[in-house]
Amino acid sequence: MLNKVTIRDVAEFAQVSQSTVSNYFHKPRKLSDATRERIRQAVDALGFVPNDAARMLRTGVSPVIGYVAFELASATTPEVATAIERRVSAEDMYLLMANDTGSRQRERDYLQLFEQQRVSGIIIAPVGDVEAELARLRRRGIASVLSARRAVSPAQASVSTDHVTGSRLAVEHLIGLGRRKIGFIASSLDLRQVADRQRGALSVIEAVPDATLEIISVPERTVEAGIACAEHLARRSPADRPDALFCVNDLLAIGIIQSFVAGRRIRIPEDIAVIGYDDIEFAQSTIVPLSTVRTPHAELGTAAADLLFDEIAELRGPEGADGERTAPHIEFAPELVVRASTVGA
Amino acid sequence: MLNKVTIRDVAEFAQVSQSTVSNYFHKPRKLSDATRERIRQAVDALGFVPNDAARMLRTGVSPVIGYVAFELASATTPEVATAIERRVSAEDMYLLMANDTGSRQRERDYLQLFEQQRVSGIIIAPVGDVEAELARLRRRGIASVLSARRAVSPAQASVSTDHVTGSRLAVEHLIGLGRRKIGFIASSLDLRQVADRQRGALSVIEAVPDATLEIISVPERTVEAGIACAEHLARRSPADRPDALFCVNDLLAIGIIQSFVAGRRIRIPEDIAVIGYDDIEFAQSTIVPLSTVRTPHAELGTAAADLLFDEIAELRGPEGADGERTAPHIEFAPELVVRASTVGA
DNA sequence: CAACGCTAGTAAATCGTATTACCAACCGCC
DNA sequence: GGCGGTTGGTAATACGATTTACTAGCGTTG
Repeated sequence: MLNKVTIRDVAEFAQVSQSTVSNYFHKPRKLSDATRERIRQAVDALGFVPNDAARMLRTGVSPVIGYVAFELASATTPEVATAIERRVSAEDMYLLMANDTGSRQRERDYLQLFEQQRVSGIIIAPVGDVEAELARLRRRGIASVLSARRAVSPAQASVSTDHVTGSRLAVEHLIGLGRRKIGFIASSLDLRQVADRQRGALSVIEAVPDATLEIISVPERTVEAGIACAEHLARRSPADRPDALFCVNDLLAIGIIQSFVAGRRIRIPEDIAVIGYDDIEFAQSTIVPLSTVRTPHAELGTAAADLLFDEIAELRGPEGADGERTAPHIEFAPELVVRASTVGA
Repeated sequence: MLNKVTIRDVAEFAQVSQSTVSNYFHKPRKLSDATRERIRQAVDALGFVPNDAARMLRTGVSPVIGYVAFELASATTPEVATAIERRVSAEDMYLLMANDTGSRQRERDYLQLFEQQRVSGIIIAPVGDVEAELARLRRRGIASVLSARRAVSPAQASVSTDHVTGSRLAVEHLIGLGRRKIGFIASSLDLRQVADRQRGALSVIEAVPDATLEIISVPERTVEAGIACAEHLARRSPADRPDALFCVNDLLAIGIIQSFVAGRRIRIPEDIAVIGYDDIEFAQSTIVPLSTVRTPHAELGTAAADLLFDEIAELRGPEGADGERTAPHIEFAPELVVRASTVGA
């Protein structure tokens, strides 16, 4: 803390007034070449870096966008984050991320930190319900976009992907291949996403007379759970097995594929076709490359950032809160990715 | 921006002075129950949230730690980040992360942002060389810890893992199993880590008279590259093949395992034992669970945070910079994880 | 030459909080 | 009843930048 150097130190060093140094940064053309050069040297010599707190306090404008993401660990988050970062960077702003470890308390803590910092905007993929909080922030002039979930309030901007459509794509694909005994492998339905995917699957099955959907429940959505589930299925008599499996995520599907391939009794996709969901990086690298449903992570991130900047502009533009306007919600259609686990090599 | 509410608004609402409201937050015991209650209500009613910029400006103390990580996408980063976050949170501070997309420019940008924000400390796993920058920051009172790399300057605290030892562990394990024709699968040596791992492997081989190390070069460190490499090896005559493979990372090893298992000609580990490096989440979930070398990510993160807090205390404690003290470097010993890919089921 | 408009620069106010120094009132106590 | 101590509170200042309003000097111009 010894070496604080302020704009005043620079001014003194360069033999000018403090405001002139400020002008040097913001309206450099107002200065004569001589003083500009003197100040440049002073800044260099002293290693001056402006104090953001002071700047913010005065201007009320922050160059940072906050991003609160549940489970940075989650396989899909980095892709979204990178897309957002790219967009934010293009706007000459900065993206600061907070790792939401799943605790609702910590989630709020970070939301509050960002509020205290008066960031320009917040993108959040929350675990808890934060819409009320976000509404409050908006009234305070902080824009926000909810990610990965459709906002309940019409005033809350949000982006998400349409899991119902996604799972329809998957199951239609299986049906199109002539499969009729579909197994849906999923865990607890309390996750909205899982419920949505099941709904989509069902809606397809119901429209096909001779098709059936068997719901196979697993305790977790991990590779291990997939392996365990596959071993279970392998013990059934062949006539009793599904001829296609729709797994609620890629991890499960990968476990199943590995187990079947190793067991050598069930061929993929001849005996059983397998399709997953998410298109994680590993999906194309499994021993039988995995068909899956891809949600456009990068596009989602970019869209979230776009919406955010729109709202920021809006909040700054007219006379503040122009009543409860209706905020956009953008829903992305997932995309079917066909690989060998459904159509052979 | 319409609804700014400051400490003064609260004061007015509660019919007290501005300083009393400040006291309410920092020395609540100084207030009578009555006023405390009035202020509480005022804060509630107005939804007051203190302005961090003003607070910082006044106190010069920030509650945030900055973390600049190269490739949040990297499989190992989240684990480190989570460990750091836990430690930071225990200190009642906040961790804000910046995603370094690999551009040295952006890396510096974020470093500068953190400097402008006068954060309390910075942990950085950089792509470029930033020690000079960090030294400057330290002179300004901002602590820092370099992660995943040993600092060159003795004044720079850092943490890393010992890749030489790690690969020694791996190769010694293979030797201990009676293998002698070891293949080392790696990509370009320009990455320090890769070079270190090769060095470690070599040092073991040289000490065992009849052991040989064949260096097998691959273009990338991905699952696909592993599969391609495995196909190559499968075409060799059995006598010509290594009897053990040490892969420079788990992805390569996973590709190789998948390919061998699918090809059914080469048994793991009977014909060829395979060991990887990193212990990524998938390592235990492959069809033949992968032996590997685990670097203690969580411990690394915790240690980094510990060092940082030490330095913060030091910077704040005595009369500022007490000359160039020697900063600690902590090196973690990796740990051998033995699974079926080397010792059978 | 008076009036005007530029140019290059400065002084001072301001942002919202924490803190220091100060004060009034009350209490107890010899 | 005077004195020290506590309790509960306030006024004023400082933090480091931005910004507004102002000015001195100077060339132009009708």
